[in-house]
Amino acid sequence: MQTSTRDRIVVATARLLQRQGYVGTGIKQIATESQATLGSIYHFFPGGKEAVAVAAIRHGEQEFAALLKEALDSEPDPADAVVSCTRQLAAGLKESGWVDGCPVTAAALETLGADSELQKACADALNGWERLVRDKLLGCGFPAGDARELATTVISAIEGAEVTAQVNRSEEPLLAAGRQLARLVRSYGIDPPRR
Amino acid sequence: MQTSTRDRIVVATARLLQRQGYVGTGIKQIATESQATLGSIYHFFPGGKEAVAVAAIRHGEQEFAALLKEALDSEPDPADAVVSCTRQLAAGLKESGWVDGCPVTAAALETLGADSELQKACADALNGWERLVRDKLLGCGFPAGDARELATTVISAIEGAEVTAQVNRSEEPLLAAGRQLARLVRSYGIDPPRR
DNA sequence: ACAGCTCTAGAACGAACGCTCTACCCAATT
DNA sequence: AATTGGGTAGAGCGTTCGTTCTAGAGCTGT
Repeated sequence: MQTSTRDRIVVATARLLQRQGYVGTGIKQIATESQATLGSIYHFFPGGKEAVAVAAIRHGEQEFAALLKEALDSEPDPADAVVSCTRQLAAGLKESGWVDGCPVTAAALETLGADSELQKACADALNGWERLVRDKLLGCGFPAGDARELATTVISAIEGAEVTAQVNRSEEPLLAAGRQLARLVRSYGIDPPRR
Repeated sequence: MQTSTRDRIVVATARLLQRQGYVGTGIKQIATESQATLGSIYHFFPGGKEAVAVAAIRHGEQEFAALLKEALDSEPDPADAVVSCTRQLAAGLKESGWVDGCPVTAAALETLGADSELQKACADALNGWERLVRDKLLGCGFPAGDARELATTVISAIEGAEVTAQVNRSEEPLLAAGRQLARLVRSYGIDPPRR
């Protein structure tokens, strides 16, 4: 078989969660979209809808982490890296017709009340991304405190700018955020490592 | 009567949308929470669930706009104003047990696909808030281009930081964003108006 | 007294929800 | 050849969804 049924379920769910959130995504829709059946879904995920969603969120986390890591590695200067990252996100968002936003935000906001496994998976995702940015900053010589605070802000701002871009169906908010974040990073006056 | 039935419906719906999004909020739950009945809801809002949601989003927009305006007016320096704003948001968020986040984000993310009235209401909200920030910056002597780009970024970052704060159940992301945004604003080196 | 109106009340409808259940297919093992 | 078990298939369960509908309560103007 080309791709395993389990993988098809996870990938399809990730995209659905990204577009319509947790509550808005039905198990039967997942079945249709992933070309699986209810039987298969409950076979691989005895935990039901939430278990599928947790796996999908983790998948989305890794996908975005790969994109982020690539952007961070491709530019020695962290400020340039942030700009590159927002540019890529803006392009992807536009290409999808403004529907494929952050893979966890929508699901995260709906599951805040109860402290479910799903909510933890979302928190893990955000924190993992933040760590990638922080490590980059540390590697560039930023002090630990500044690196931590900057990293949180960068991820938060990108997150928020993506939502704004989606709602306005425009790349501008993301690109503006990229430029301003770059300015903020540079304001610390730390030279990028020469190589 | 103390508060009109219509107002009770709108206010209750606004809080529910903020906490559980559009899809996650049921008409019957709105009825229970607002101490109204289905008959009343459909009487005041013949458009059904979406019409109620649109009214609620507009209510949420005004509520947050008031908070934002107060923060902006209380501090002559826009950088200080941003910090004050994030501080207030962080306090409110913590007090609510991390559930009362941005009144429009959750609903906005779920209704991105179809271009509904609801989606437009969410876009209007974000743009309205951005305009408040922009006007403050313009009033402080920022050039039009910088003011626009900064304002978008400030709103986006606050938006994103609020989500991050909710997911991590911590005030830190919001406070960090406030400090970093203040630094960014100050980096333009424009003196606040003396008065 | 009565008609006319706004607003309240909730039973009832079809559709969709998450989930359980039984039946079946088919390759590997005995 | 028979058996086992992972995986597929979907009918059907009870519940909840958004909406519609009829009935009546409370008030105003004639």
